[in-house]
Amino acid sequence: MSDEPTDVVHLSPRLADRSTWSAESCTMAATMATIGTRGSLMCLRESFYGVRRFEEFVSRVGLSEAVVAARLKDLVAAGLLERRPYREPGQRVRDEYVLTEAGHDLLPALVSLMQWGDRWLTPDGRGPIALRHHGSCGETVRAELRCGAGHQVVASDVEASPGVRARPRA
Amino acid sequence: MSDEPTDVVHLSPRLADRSTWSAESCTMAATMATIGTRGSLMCLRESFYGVRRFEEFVSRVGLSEAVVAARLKDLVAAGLLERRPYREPGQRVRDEYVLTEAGHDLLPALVSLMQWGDRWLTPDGRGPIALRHHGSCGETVRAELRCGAGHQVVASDVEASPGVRARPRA
DNA sequence: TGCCTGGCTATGGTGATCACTAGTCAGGAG
DNA sequence: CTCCTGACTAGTGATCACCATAGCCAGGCA
Repeated sequence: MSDEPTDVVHLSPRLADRSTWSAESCTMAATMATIGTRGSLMCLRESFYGVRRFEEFVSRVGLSEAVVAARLKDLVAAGLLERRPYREPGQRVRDEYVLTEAGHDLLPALVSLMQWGDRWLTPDGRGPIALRHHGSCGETVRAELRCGAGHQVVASDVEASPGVRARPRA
Repeated sequence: MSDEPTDVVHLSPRLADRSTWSAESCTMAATMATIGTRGSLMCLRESFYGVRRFEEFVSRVGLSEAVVAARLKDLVAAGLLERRPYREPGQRVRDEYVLTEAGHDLLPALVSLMQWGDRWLTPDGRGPIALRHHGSCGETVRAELRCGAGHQVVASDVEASPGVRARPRA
């Protein structure tokens, strides 16, 4: 471990020698390829705020209809949203876009991006929207590192080790 | 609240009418503008694995030297990395790239992106690198939503409300 | 002094994203 | 049947990210 104040994650003995492995199969880049465009991210954000209908997506996302249509299509294809038919009386059937389980599972990622931005990209360290624990204590909600035992984990107490199916570099 | 099984975050009374506000000043997009390129993200990831030197960044990130140089420069300009001079005996002074406090604070975001990718973008729901609680229980580490009281929070128990300095739509 | 090296910048090319504009398409009303 | 509408697609142009190649620059060695 480094004696530098700005510690980073520990590497387990099998990963201690960085020259013997690489992170090229890390899924982070793949996640970003899936959701990383401005359009996709804004559509997902709005989905979490309860937006379902195309017109409202267009209005709130602030990108062109063509882009919103294309990104919604991408998100459906990626399995993050699903189309669900609905019908107002006297009108034709249309589709709403609803978060899937995989889409829901992105909430910690979106919250952590927003929380970082709120802290570091605003003059007073706060954002326009605050998230709170509804129906419980009402305290501010944030994304934190926790272990399976429920402990809060600081960066310097994280250890990276090979996943179950990881193989050494060919 | 919706009676749909796929709930999304609650909106506080002041935000219940989505037509009266927008999320356009949300910092999520700004965060992505800061770190969202493939090069930036891969450099940050490697920083967390302890990489500091240019040559090792180039080797492990897998992008061209020109891109790695440009992205490291961007990350320094954004305040996420800082350059620190070092010198091997008999050689000239060079710079290492070290995470700043703001850079460190990105760990939950990176972990949550990786964890989503590990679960949803791999055949068996696991990634090549696992993170564990070092020097404690050794349990798997993940990014979770928690409130200020330490409670684990599920998506359907999140409420969005105006931040301290938010104003209604002009 | 000249030479070597690591780190970086510049240029032209390709592909992706988005803006803008125009058009297509299909369902439903009249 | 025609017409309207919401949702979407297509084409063009601008910008950005990255690749490949070439070159620049400054520090240090011989």
